[in-house]
Amino acid sequence: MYNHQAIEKKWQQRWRASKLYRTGEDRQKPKYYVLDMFPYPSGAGLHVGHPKGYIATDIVARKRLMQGYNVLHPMGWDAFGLPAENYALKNKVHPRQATQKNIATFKKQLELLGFSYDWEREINTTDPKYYRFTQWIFLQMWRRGLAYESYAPINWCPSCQTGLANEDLEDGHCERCGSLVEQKPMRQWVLKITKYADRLLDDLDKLPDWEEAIKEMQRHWLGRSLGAEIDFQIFGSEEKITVFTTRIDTIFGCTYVVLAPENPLVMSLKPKINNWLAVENYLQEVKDKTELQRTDLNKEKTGVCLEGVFAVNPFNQEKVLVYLADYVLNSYGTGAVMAVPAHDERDWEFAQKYQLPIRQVIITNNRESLNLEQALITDGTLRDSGDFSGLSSSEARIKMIDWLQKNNSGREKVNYKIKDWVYSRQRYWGEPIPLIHCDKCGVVPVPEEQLPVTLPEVESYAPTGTGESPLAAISDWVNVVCPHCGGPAKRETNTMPQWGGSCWYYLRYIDPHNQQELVAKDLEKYWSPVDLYVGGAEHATRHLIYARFWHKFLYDIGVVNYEEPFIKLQHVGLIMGEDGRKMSKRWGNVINPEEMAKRFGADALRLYEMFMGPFDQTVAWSTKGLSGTRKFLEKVYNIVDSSNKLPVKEEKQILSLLHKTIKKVDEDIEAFRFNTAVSAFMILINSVTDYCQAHQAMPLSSENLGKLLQILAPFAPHLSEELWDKLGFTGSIFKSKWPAYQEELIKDETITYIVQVNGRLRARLTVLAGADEEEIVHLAISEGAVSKWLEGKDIKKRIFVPGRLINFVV
RNA sequence: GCCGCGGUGGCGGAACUGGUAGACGCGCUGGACUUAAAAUCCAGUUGUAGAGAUACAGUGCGGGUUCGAUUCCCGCCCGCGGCACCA
Repeated sequence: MYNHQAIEKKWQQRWRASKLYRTGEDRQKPKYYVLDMFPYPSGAGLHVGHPKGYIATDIVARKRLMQGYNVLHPMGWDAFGLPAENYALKNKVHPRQATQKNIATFKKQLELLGFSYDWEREINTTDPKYYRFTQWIFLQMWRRGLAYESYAPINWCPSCQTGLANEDLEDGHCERCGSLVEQKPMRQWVLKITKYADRLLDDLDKLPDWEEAIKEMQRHWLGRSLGAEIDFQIFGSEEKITVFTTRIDTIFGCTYVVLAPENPLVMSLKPKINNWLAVENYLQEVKDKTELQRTDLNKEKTGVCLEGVFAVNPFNQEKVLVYLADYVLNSYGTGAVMAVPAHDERDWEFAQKYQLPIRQVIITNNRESLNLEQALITDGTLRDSGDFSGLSSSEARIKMIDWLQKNNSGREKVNYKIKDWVYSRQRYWGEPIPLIHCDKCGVVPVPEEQLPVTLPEVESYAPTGTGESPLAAISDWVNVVCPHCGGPAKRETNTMPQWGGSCWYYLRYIDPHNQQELVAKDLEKYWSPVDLYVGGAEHATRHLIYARFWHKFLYDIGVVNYEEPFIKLQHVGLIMGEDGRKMSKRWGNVINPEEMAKRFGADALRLYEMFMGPFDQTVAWSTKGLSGTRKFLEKVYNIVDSSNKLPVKEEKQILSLLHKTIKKVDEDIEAFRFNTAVSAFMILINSVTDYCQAHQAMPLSSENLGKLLQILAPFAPHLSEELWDKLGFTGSIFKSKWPAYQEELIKDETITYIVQVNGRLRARLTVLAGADEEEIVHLAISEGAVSKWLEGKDIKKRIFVPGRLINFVV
């Protein structure tokens, strides 16, 4: 009887006692670093979707172990941040206690599934020994001018009562709590990620083992646009409006210029504006709109003309109207655009509404003239563009930028969609920012030897809502002496965001107990970079951009030896509830892995999650499906269990199938095709079972059964270990050497040919592997099922694909 | 709207570089065992016609290339994910 509970408990204890999964340290051996995205230990515990990625990495880790690598396969907790704090607030416990409790639950659940983590390297981002170095990295950034204070308006979540980065928004709502986000000006610490935008983009090409989809998402998020800034003088004034455009080739079609309502130029132009009342009204109107209303694409564009103000196009000295309109964003480019309605959809729409002139300056083969229905936005040939007429768009862009630079009225310019990273939060549960404000000396860093700046234990940690962190109220923590002048000074009271600690945690696993530095150089050199990183696609534009940014910075200051942190990235597909909806308390469709492991066994659960479908695809859960892999494991158990009761009669076909399976499973693991690997196991086991029943004999020797267990071991470690022991092998199966298949055993003696007539299957022909074409054709034609289709017809052509098929065209 | 991914039985899915469509699992149907049920085992399971051999149709839709297309090309439809007035 396959008693999974007893077996799993027994082997988990033995593995722990023998420290089987302690990371190898013999640096003569090749290394393999396989990493999961570490979880937030949330109060709800794990659902069955969480471990899916962990199972895959565990399979790879165990295989590498058997292949003789030193394997680094660690786990830890990303425990700072809003979810943990909100949970704690709701349940009226201190976040530290809530976090500790949740970690204990998560860890227990993970251990039940029998992962091969080296728990001696467990890390926790909320541990002062850990965040000491998060703070240290921040200070290095500050020293190099990459962290700066900003007072610009930022995203503010009224419910979480903190500022947020752009990456923390979903559709204009707080990603955490779903509240509508407002814009609020406030003091913030900001990281200059834009300085790394080019490298973050260009180095994506150095990552062939990242999925293209994720690289594309990052490219879009970074959003590099090459173009030009063009200065339009204000007529009769020293002021100028600088616009950014990627389509300088259309500049002769510019019929007006538009400023974003928030553009500070509006105020300085006030004396020249004849219709100030109308302008002021418009500004108010815009202010009253929510961010969502403003960015609603379906709404009609609105704007107001700045009467009396004219901008001069430097190319033709033409005076054009200046408008204010909220379809122009102040946060991108220069907050001003040149409007070319003939060649831009948005300008077209606006010009239609306000009856502004539309002037075509680009022609294409199929569009000699505008059809007055829509803008012509493709490249083409310039016309009515002065000296530039007749050039192609791409030539014109180069020559026009040259002209601008020579005439001192503009410059080449690259813009990015990504914004600098708003890095401070007005919340309690985060790493304190290790800076001090001194009236005399300004911002002073906490001396490195005084790190960490620990989070004070407090009674009240609820957000204040004033834009100040709750830490601001703790006067004996806040008030310090200035490390520089010794005078009175105050600590920075904002904390770091959720994503801070996760930017470098993969480095800490390499050297988790080092108190001198975040990672020792020689260890970093040996283990870094991460060979395989598995996690959810939702991190494509958040964590994975932030971490690459920090890593490049650490590379620049000599902490790491390679420019990219993760060599291969694989995303895991979600597991939905049985009803096809996302698993959530709300729908009552959450499946608990602990319960499933208890009922069916951790091994069956592991196997099922790999078998459900393609690894990167979203699939709905099915407990019945899980019972299928459970039945499969019972068959494996029964075969090995009965192997000493049946005589061994080695069967060549089954031996061959075993070796084919070894090959397939090996290849499938490397390609993350676990579903077909599991199916290959089932095929093999089915045929062994059938043989046993039919012949009352075991077709595989103990040695070969051992091979079967070895390739199954990464998937079903407990059962494999148990049966390995039962078969009389000594030592852990994970200390054994990963089996190799034998080429001569996987070659088939006979080949089944497909015989087609006019491409339609008419017969199958089984011939010896060595048979030549003539022989096969002869056999095929004499086959009744084939000859009846050939009768009375001429064979015009014969297609012969060796080893596969023969096709007669009649 | 743009970018990416996908659409195959009742369901999850398989099919290598164009070459047996539906592997494997679930479910369902029938049978064996059982007083009965569960479990287990055996047989069947894309549709239509046929007792059957077999024939025809069939991988979202419409065309095309090819001896041969789930696979390649063109034009659509639908679903999922990402971005979204980014000039």
